[in-house]
Amino acid sequence: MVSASLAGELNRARVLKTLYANGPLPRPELARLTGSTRATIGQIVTPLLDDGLLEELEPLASGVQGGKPARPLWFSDNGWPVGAMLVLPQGVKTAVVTAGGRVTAVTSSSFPADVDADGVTRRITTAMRRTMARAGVALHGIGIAVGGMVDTEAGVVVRAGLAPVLDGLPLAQVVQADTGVPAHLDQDTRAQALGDLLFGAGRGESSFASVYVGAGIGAGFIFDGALHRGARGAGGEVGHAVVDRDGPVCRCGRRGCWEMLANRHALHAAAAAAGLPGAATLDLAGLVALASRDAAAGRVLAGYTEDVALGIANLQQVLGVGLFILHGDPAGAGEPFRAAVEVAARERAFAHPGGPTRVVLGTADDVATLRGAAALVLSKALHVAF
Amino acid sequence: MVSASLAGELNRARVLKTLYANGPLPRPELARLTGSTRATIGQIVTPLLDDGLLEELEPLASGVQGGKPARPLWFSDNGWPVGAMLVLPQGVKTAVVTAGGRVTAVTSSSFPADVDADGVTRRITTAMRRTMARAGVALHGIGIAVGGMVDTEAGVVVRAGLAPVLDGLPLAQVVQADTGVPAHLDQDTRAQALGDLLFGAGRGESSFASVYVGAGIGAGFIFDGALHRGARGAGGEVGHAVVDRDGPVCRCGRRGCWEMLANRHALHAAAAAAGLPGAATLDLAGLVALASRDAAAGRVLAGYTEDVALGIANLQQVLGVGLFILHGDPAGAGEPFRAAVEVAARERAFAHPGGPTRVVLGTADDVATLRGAAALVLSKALHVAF
DNA sequence: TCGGTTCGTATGCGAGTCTCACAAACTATC
DNA sequence: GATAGTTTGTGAGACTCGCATACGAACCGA
Repeated sequence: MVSASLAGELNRARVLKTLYANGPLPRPELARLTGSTRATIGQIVTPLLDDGLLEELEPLASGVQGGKPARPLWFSDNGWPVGAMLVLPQGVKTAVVTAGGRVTAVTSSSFPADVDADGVTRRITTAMRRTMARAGVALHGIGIAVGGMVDTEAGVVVRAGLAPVLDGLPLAQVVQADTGVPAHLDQDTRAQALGDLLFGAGRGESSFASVYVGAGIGAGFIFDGALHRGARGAGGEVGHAVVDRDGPVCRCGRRGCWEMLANRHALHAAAAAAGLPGAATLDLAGLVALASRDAAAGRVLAGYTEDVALGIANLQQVLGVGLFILHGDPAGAGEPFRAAVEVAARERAFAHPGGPTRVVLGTADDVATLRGAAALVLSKALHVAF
Repeated sequence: MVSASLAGELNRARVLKTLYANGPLPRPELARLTGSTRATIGQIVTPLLDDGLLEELEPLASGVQGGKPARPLWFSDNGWPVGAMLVLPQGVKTAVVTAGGRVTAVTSSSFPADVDADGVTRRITTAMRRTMARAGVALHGIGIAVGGMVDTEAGVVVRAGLAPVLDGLPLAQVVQADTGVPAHLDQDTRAQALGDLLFGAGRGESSFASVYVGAGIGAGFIFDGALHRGARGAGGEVGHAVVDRDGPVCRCGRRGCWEMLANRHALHAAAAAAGLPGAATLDLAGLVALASRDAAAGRVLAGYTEDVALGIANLQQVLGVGLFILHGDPAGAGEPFRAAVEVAARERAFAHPGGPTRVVLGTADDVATLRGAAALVLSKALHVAF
């Protein structure tokens, strides 16, 4: 139930969410956007300024009619550091992220090929401790993004398809015990979606899908400004939705999964079949460059574009989200590829009153995911329902 | 922002939602489930009892330790009547539904084959006026469920695939102007999902999909106890998600849409191809009966089962919902068919920490949809976010 | 210098929930 | 049959928070 004190908490969360959705804002603007008053906003932000979460930026210039200059509020780059971790089959990345999204003290650590569960755990905790030491400040929490299926309630990695050594690892507990800082676990693509919502191309958008296309395909969904999680963190396995019932067998055992058609391996295979030079190591950006002067490469690229758009169009049909943010390989492929995917997705989905499907490119590196991992902590610690 | 008065409204909504999710409840139980106190619950429900929305049922027996008997609260069957309407290509159904879900004064009206937009409008408004007259009471609003794509903000039918005569019709406005009662419009499968949530198999569930399988395929999604709508009411077109990239051409122009494989027409075609008797008019229940003594019919049924499960498994993979409620043809097909779909869906989707996929049968008639249409009104009028 | 304008804050009010206390109604026991 | 124990439902006061209002602070242009 929402008592007066809970109402205060909800309103504080609303203010913070409004800041994340719009960037630095002065008090009167916050009041306007939240439908509140300057007095109430002042009452809310004063303790946050005292705590060091927020700070006042340089005063804006007054308008032509004069008046006291407004001082925009934004998250302090000094206070409120949060740990962020991305655990993938090949290794772990750690960083410290401030509430404003500044990423510092990034470290990377690779897993050897023959590593066992103990070795993985040791490398993960060591990397985090090193990052904490480099940051030199106490963290408010650690957010962990994992490539694979997770149990968000238990904080356990259920199944990391490409790294079975992680299966069943209670990673949140392990990290929390080792560092003494509360840890929160979620799927990497869901963290990525949070990163887009707070600090990326999804800022200010109410609903979108954040899609990763690389060695595998995954997605996180933002509906009405909040992250969608299935039961105990299920869902988001869009790469293993069947789009070609009689297609090739996937490593998951089913036939015609989307990622069998549109992942990096499929690209290599198509390039090799077309006899393109260096097919086995060709990346999407390279294919785009090659396609401008090689018709065979152009056909491979067109096919891949269609296959990416096919899955996007399916999501559009089912969910009705209007925006898709592509991370991974497409992020480095440039504007022509983005436009081609967008056109193909529009052709494959119905026209909606919500307007045509938009496709934008995200980041090729993992910064969105690291920021999203940090956002897992911000969500819990600040009681904001992202 | 949530002021004290808005907090009161939210808490009132929370109490009503708790009632819908649990059925009749006495005040102490409501307090327990909402984390509130008996005093606060009393303060909230007293005006609702005075308004005639709620009423006190017969006192329960005291416990073994004695004590004053508790009187459960539930929605009055006399007060708060709401209009419900289901507009389909072949005709319109209207009814009056109470806040407790009792459906009365049902009427049906078919559209002639050569009807024009004016004729459709006239038949719809006439049916509603007749139902209102039969009910003999003033309605608090009218909920309209339409088979087709709608613009929920504008209250306009965007595209009714099987009934182009409805395209572009501002149905909410038309009905509101004709009856003088506020009207709310949404897609039929979304209304169906609301009906399941409040009065059907989805009661008390936080997330599920309500799927209709018949001449077409559609679905409505409940996430965290609330209906999912895409941008301006987009989405839910699960029947036109591609599951067989190189499959047969659908009437929408794409290839291999789910509903090309698993709708009623596909069933007839498969039955005809197998040489089953009466294939052109065979319904699913009939096929189930036939399959028990005819191996060829068994193979047709098995194929259809797999095709239905294929789309369900895809939804499970993407969304992570754990429960699927099947309406339309499967609703009348009986337990063996339900179990077969469930098994097939489980085999086609990953195992999740949220537990195995459950499939249950809904109603073959349209009562869930009519109740859901009424719930559109209840949601607005009672300020409850379903 | 002064009026106009905007920003930020202090003050009283109102609405709602929570805590506490008490009457009402029922059961079991002496 | 009287009484203690238990549970339900309600009333009074405390508390918290947002809101309306008013006022000082800071800036512009004349």
